[in-house]
Amino acid sequence: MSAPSAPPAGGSVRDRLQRAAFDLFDEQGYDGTTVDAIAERAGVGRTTFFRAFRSKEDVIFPHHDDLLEQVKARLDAASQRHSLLAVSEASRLVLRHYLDEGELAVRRYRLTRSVPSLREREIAGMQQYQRAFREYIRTWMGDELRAELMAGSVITAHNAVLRRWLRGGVDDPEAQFDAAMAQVLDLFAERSGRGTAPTVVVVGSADDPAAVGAAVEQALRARRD
Amino acid sequence: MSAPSAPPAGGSVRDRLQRAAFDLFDEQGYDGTTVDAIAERAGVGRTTFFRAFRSKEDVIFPHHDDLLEQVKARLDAASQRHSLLAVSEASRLVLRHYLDEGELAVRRYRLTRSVPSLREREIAGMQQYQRAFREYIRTWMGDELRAELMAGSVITAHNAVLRRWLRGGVDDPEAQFDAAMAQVLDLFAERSGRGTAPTVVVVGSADDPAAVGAAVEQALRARRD
DNA sequence: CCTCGCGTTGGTACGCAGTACCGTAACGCG
DNA sequence: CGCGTTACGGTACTGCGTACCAACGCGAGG
Repeated sequence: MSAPSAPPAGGSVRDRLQRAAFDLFDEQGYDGTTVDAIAERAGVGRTTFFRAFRSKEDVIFPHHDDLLEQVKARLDAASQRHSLLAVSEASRLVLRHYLDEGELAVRRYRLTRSVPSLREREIAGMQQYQRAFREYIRTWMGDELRAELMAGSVITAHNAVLRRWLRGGVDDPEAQFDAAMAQVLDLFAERSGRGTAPTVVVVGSADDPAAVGAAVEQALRARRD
Repeated sequence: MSAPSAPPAGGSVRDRLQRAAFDLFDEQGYDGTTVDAIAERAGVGRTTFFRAFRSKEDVIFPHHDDLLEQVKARLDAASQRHSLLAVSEASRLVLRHYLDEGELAVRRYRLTRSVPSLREREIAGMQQYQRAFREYIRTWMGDELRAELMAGSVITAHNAVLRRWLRGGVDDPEAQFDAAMAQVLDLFAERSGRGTAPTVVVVGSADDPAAVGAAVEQALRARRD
């Protein structure tokens, strides 16, 4: 198996199947491509396809389950501090995953725009993130409706940035993500008469905590002026 | 046809099919019920089923297209007044439809909660309303992201009220709807006394959530000085 | 070397959703 | 009565997804 015998070259069976699927989708469209055709091009049997992917649609959203688990884990890890920032960071996880995928994400985007059933599935997937956020937010906030609005807004902002990037012509989507999240956080900030409650929003992309701290200081200084 | 010949009694063919479908779904579950079984119980042929409903799922969401058109028409009619209130009223249209359905809406809710594919479809349907709202809001508002947040919030609020009613134990859902929409309107109302709201924005991301939390704490301490 | 077990693959058969096509019975109309 | 229209039923087909079974490769142990 490690030595490819005849025509099928490169990568694991799963990878070959995914490449074959996307290529065929581009050539003949999604509905015009049968699972048999995908398996044939990948040089494997039809049964093997359904062993590698649960369904034909699953070829297009292979990492969704993993990503959702990552998001939930991230939220659980931060569950004691209770902040919208944790939600924002979990959402950033999703964005980064798409950015890392690069061209593949764009091809998938084209497919989801043109095939209704795939569009549905993508939307349903996003709703699962929103659900995770909602439940997390509710753990520290009493107002149920407000929790839903928050979770929905984070997802909406994330999707807006992601969509712009997928459509092309965006230099640094993560900066846009920061701006969008800042807008959301500002939206849900406590109103003025309400006493103090200073909302803190961090900007930048520093993986180093000290750098984040510095950015905070800078933001505070800038705001004082 | 107006005179029922043998066993199938009552209403149009469409109604008989829908009743038969929901009854069978309750008895044997959605996946355990075939289209043949539905047609048989309704006393018609299989072909007739697909003439009355585009698909098996369509039996459960029969009025969706009509409702969506109503919503769009409502928005178009109000397109000159340009207000979030118009969106709220259009959303109320959807709520009222469910309330009028009564018990049928509850049965559908039970189904959508238990069958993933139906859940997906319902979510996708809601997304279409959100899309209509978003496009309407964008016609009078420049900020694209803010338009998305508004549309999403209206849908979220609507869904929250509807869900509570579907779960049972809510006396007057329309009053709750009013309250929820008021909260949304308040959320997007222009801020008063903008200067007194000390909103500090942090930007950036640390892969370690604890580090971010620490940075925020540090920023807040610094701010108190 | 053989063979036993185990995991992976491919092939076949089946159930079911959805589509296309055709035959036919019921109805209205001149 | 003849004719067109319409609604309905039946048959056949494509394609996804599942279940089951046979064949092959491969390492462990005799």
